[in-house]
Amino acid sequence: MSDKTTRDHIVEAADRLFYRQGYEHTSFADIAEAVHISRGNFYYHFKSKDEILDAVIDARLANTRKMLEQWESEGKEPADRIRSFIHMLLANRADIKRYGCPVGTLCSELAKLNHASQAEANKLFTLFRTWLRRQFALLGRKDDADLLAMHLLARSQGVATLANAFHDEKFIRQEVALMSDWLASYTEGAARHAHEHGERARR
Amino acid sequence: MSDKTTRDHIVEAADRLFYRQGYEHTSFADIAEAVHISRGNFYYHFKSKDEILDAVIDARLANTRKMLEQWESEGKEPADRIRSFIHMLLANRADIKRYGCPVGTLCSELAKLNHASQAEANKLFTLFRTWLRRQFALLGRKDDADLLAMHLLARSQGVATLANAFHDEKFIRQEVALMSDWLASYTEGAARHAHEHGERARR
DNA sequence: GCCAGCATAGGACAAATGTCCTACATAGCT
DNA sequence: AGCTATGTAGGACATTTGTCCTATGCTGGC
Repeated sequence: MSDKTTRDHIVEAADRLFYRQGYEHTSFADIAEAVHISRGNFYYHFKSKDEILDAVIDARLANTRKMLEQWESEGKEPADRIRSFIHMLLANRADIKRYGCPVGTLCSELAKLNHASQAEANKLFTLFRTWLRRQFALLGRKDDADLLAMHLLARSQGVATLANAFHDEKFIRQEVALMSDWLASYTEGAARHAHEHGERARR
Repeated sequence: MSDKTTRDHIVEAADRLFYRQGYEHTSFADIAEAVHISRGNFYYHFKSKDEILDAVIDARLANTRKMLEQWESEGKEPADRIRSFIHMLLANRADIKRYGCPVGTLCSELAKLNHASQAEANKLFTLFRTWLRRQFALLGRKDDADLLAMHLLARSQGVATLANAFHDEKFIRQEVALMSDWLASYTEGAARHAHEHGERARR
């Protein structure tokens, strides 16, 4: 099990550091110290810092795919699966409070740096977006599935940003409750009464 | 009118650059080039980069206060004023698409850098928060005014983050419409039927 | 005309950073 | 034992960065 290569250790450490300190603010020396190898030796494993970033993004993409698949298999109803997404905020609330959302903060930073791997990092968002879209479609909201997916994604992003700024975990709980209610309004009433959201989005 | 001091020009240029490139990624050389003064000469105006950051934050705080006062005097009803806040997303949609929200991205970056001016930057959020809280209180939502303020703030943050990542202005328009509807549900029905949000927040 | 004080230019300086090279150690195979 | 491949250490190198010093230019008051 523990036959992880040095490369894996580097990616793992870089992942954590990029999340906590930001990409640019994390130096080779930081990662080297975390992995306990010499700084100069990096070149053997990665030709450049950008290459480490790409490896980190790839790892995150793989982990996210795995997580989404698990949610998909665990949740029988699409609503249950969407609830898994919402509850991710609760599960990671301590980290979110301290470091924000790993996806959102990375994409924001790369956008400011105008970094070449922007598009790659944005795939993380796209992964969630398409997955959520599919769940909403299964919920019977084919027409506005993408809007609903983006809406929920945006709300979770906003929660992460503010929870981080205000160092407020309670706010996460409050908003999770609101998002759950919001989701419930799409499952209970379902086709009966047009909700404000559906009304607007469908025109 | 144009008797701006060099110091003002520096703050102005730094403000723009910090927004577009991020604080850490903006060097003295960048600012010097933008202001057309020599790099070494900075020390005369600012003893350190952190001092420039503080000046930029102060300037943003002042501008924000001015803007909020204007919204307050322009909008007769509190709902109109809140609408001004929501429409800020539309007015700045081009910049938001390219660089995200100036407040959110700065606070996120400083949080990662664990920068000493974090608290100062967060005052920008607090400014909006307390202003919105007051408007919601005037709307008759004394008990959950702060929750509503935070909720709206979070949603606008999420919109900015995703609009930036996906380079999507249309998404901003869609979410602004949703937020307007959401706000309307607090003014129309008012005291009559308990909205999902009020229900949850009041317990 | 001269001086004081403010503003600026230019560059020195150390520290940090990404990059890259060379030498050494270890393990497995012949 | 000797060779090769793989991984590691240590440090060189140029560049950038924030910081800071000194000399020069300019302007207004006497």
